Amino acid sequence: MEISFTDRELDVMAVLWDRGSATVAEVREALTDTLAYTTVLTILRILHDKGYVRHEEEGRAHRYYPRVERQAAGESALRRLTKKLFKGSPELLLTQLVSDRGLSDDEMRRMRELLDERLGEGAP
Amino acid sequence: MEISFTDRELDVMAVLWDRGSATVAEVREALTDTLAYTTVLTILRILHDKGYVRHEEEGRAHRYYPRVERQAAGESALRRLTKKLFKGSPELLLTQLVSDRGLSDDEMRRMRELLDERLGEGAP
DNA sequence: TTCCGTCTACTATTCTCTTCGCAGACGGTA
DNA sequence: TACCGTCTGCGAAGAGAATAGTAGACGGAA
Repeated sequence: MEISFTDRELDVMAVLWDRGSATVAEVREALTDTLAYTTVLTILRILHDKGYVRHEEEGRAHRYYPRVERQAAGESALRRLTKKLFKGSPELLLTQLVSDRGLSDDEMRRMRELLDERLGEGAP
Repeated sequence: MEISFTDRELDVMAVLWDRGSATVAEVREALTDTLAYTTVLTILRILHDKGYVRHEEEGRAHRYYPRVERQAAGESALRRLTKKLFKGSPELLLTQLVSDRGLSDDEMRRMRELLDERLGEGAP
């Protein structure tokens, strides 16, 4: 299943994922860029048309809920990124992640632990 | 420095990165989708306007060279992805990378080594 | 009841992306 | 020289993204 968002759509989805749900006004509040109320509404309508969000009545307003998991979107995006920019190699991606950014030792240690766990499971 | 490409631009850049350089015809050949010669030319023109490629005369044709490293583009893209889809946490990204995809033990081991090296440097 | 503020639905404008055609340059071949 | 194929420059058309305005519904305050 291929999931993909435009930049703005992603901004809005990020709000919904962070909060679990939100009204138009709440989304608008949460966005860093200042957009017109109707602009946010339009983006939500488009997301709804595409099946990525649903909404329920809440008083006079609508409350919007994501219909796709952040994880699913993340996986799709990572797959595309790996393919196009890292020759399909996740290691290359990690190399980049580790080297360019100022990851703290703590972060790197936790990442290593993650791999340890993962490797422990597979090979008894 | 923010580098970002549209989907098609990325396709074309990927060819240039893979081969080091290419003429319009070569790019066209290398792309999986079949595009008109002029379409490829247009994309290269746009990339040139944006400063992402340069070109030299080669006989009657032009030979195009990337002006940005795959790495730089990868870093920008990763940063955006991390921020928008993984709450700014590289660990979360790694978790996803490790869990969803069928990474082989070998791949994971190499990734762990990478982290070992990195951690070794920083803390003597 | 009348007015005000908030909310949605619909529509419009502008911009960017994607795709490609046409005209003209230019070198090789008959 | 006259023609043919390949190449670029320019421009254009269609689709989708981003932004926002207007009209109308609806509940609460005066």
